[in-house]
Amino acid sequence: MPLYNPQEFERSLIAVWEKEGVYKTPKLSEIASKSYCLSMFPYPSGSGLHVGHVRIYTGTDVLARYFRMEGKQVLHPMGWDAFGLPAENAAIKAKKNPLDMVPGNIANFKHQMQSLGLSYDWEKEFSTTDPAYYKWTQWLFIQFYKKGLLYKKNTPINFCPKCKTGLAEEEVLANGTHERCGTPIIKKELPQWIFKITAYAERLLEDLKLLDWPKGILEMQKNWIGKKKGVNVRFGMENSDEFIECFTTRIDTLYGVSAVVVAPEHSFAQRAVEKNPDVKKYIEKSYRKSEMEREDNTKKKTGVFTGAHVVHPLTAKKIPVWVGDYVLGSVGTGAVMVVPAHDQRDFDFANAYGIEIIPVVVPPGAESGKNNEGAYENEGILVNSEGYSGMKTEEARVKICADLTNIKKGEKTVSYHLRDWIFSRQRYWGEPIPMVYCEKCGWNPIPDTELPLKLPYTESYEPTETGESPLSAIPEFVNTTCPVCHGKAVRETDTMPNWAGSCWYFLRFAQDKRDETLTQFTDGLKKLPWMPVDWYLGGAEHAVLHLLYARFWVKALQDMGLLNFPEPFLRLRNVGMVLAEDHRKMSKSWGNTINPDDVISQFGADTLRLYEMFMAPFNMEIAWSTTALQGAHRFVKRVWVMFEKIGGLDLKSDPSLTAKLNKTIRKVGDDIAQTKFNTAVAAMMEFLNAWEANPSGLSLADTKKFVQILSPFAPFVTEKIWRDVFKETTSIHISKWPKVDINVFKDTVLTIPVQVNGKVRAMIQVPAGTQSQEEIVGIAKNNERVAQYLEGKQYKVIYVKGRILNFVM
RNA sequence: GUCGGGGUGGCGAAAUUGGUAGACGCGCUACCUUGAGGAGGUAGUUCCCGUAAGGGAUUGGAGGUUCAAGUCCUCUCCCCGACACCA
Repeated sequence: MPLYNPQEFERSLIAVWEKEGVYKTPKLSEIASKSYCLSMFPYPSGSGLHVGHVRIYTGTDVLARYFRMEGKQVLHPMGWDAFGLPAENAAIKAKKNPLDMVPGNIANFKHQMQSLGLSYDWEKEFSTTDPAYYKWTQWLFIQFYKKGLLYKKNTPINFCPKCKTGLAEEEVLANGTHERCGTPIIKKELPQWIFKITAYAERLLEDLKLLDWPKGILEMQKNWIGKKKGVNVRFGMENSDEFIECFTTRIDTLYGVSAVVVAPEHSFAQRAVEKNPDVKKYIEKSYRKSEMEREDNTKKKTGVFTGAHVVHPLTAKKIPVWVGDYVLGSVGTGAVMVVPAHDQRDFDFANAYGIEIIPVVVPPGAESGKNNEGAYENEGILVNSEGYSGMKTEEARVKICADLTNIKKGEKTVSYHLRDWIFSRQRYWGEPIPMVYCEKCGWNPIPDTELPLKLPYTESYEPTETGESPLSAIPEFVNTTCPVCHGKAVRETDTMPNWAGSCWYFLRFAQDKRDETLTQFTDGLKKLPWMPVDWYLGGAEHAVLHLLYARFWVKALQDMGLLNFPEPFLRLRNVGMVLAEDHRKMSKSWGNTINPDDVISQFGADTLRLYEMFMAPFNMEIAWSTTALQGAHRFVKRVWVMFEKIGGLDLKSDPSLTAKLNKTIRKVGDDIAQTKFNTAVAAMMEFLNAWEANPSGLSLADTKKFVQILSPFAPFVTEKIWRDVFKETTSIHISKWPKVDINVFKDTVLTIPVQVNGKVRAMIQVPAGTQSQEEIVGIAKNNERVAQYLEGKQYKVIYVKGRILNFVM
């Protein structure tokens, strides 16, 4: 064999694998032995693959390759999330239509992935932008609409004056600017399609139990859903039947209420505008603020008195109604009862406007409440609360709630932080929403036979000044007939957000058919033996949005009888970010990017893969290190040299080396299944060190096992050795993972550390059969150093079998 | 502020989950080899004292539990991420 030169064989092996169909998805014969391994699919940007992509895809690839060798049936697909803002913004920047640009980017991504040796079944490939795919995305939209999960509503949305587009809450940064362009956002009222995800809040929360996900991600989902138990309490208007409803978790503090504050978006505030010019001015001002600004804790709380009063539901006391923008229209009922003595925010507000502070809870044991410095927010005993005085807060919550319910002034309720999901985008680059509006018949979906509703090609796809979708400027698209009365009608011109495609792509991979009829499609969904995804790998930045939306779709589809499982992703594992060598994010403007193509052409794909798997735990952030990359390269070369030296010689096994090999086989397998790729690689390095020290100590069969366990990490060099040295004619990647021989494990000699007062003073060697404590202690006392410490002293003996011996004076 | 994740040599990190702290890799030092190649080998490399044998210290900091703590408990400091006036 010549010198290690990956360029000579990597490319040709890719062709061999392709020709031999090594990574073809098997027909699923037995669900118990399947493993669906999936990486979060990328949007194919023009800048090509990032070394961060390499990390996640290699991780999933190692899993897929390992399970395949373990005899499992593996589905390991890849596709493209090509709709949405990132792709569109890139297209605008390059002054190309995304329709023209995306195919080239996809080809580039695919080529790069292939040169990494990723074991995808490319027959499964598709892009969310393929009409054959979004045909079904649109069909699903229609089913959700028919199910009543989609409604259209005028909604004040965040609007970016620069990008000329509506933004989801998620796209606005904490400082009130657009996450992509940094422009301060404003509010704009637009009709939007909205998903009733809140209808699923409870089940989305409940079913987190079913998931093997990182604890932190589960926690974030839970907090995002934000279930709160409390009371909706109604404060009636003076001289009318109207009332303002407030949500509170602290109904026990009801006697401390000294004002009601409604959000500027609240209907009561809207009506107060006509009577009160100050309110009008105030609301206009708060509308110019971003939600983030309004929520800024460090700023002074503001508000304006409406001039109106409500009546306390129990005491009939007059209570002033204010508008304050620290209350958010989208939280709770959009109105709060102000209890300055027991809520810090209310306390700050009351202090700013001279509102009364009434203490109604005191700490247990205290006589009266003084609230000069701040609110007392803990539990305690009620005071100043008529018949409830003296009760514990927990008890009072139950009692007051019951009494309010009796007089129909309130009731127990559950509130969620989760809001309904705005699904419209006034953008070109997305799936057209398959709905038609007719003056007579209202909104109706287009017939199934008209799907896919194709995105028209246009010269002017940039966002419009009016905020409307670019599609609205294409009359041939807009004007149509009503599917119900066949009269004149217009199409919806909004498109779907990029989440749409990623909400069910994992189902598409799991389907067999591609050009199917409706019945074939729905029948296919009902079976889907590959689902759920067994291993889902991706970044923690998708902790809530993508994962929650996809879970929601699956649950809704299950309810429609289209799917027969409740959760899409059984196991989730996060991948850590790859930073540049200077510990900053990689960015062209910093000039610190690493192109995987360059690394592959210099060192080969195996080196790149091994390096990224080895450098740190998979879920931890790493900074790129060119010198550490050399270490991985050195390892690959040393493996190569060993096989060059040994050739196909069948040598006599050395028992200790054989034992080490078997331990390594076991560790590598165990580690892969726990996504502990770094320690798996370390174990193989350790074994290679031992083998190099004793190069003639392995039988031919054993050297083969070592190549096999390395193959998920370094698929090229191992395949090359497999075919050249061992003269194998079928791929190493479909060979059987070597069995661990437990018999060779047994060490004949045990080394036991001996401590005196917890400090290690000696190591003793004992025959493996030595069992009794007396024997061990006897051997230890014969040790010179131990004897020195023990001489003439009294001591106690602690012995943990096979682990440690401790003499305590 | 709340929640979540962290803090271990010069650096990236291991640690059988309470039992030899620092595996593996990088870097560095010395020597050998090679001779322009992002080379290879041998030995050493947590820190301090010591030629050495050996001794002492050590997992952000301070206490505690235990024969034994990186790991468990209490307090505290710092870093990263998410959410943030959530009623």
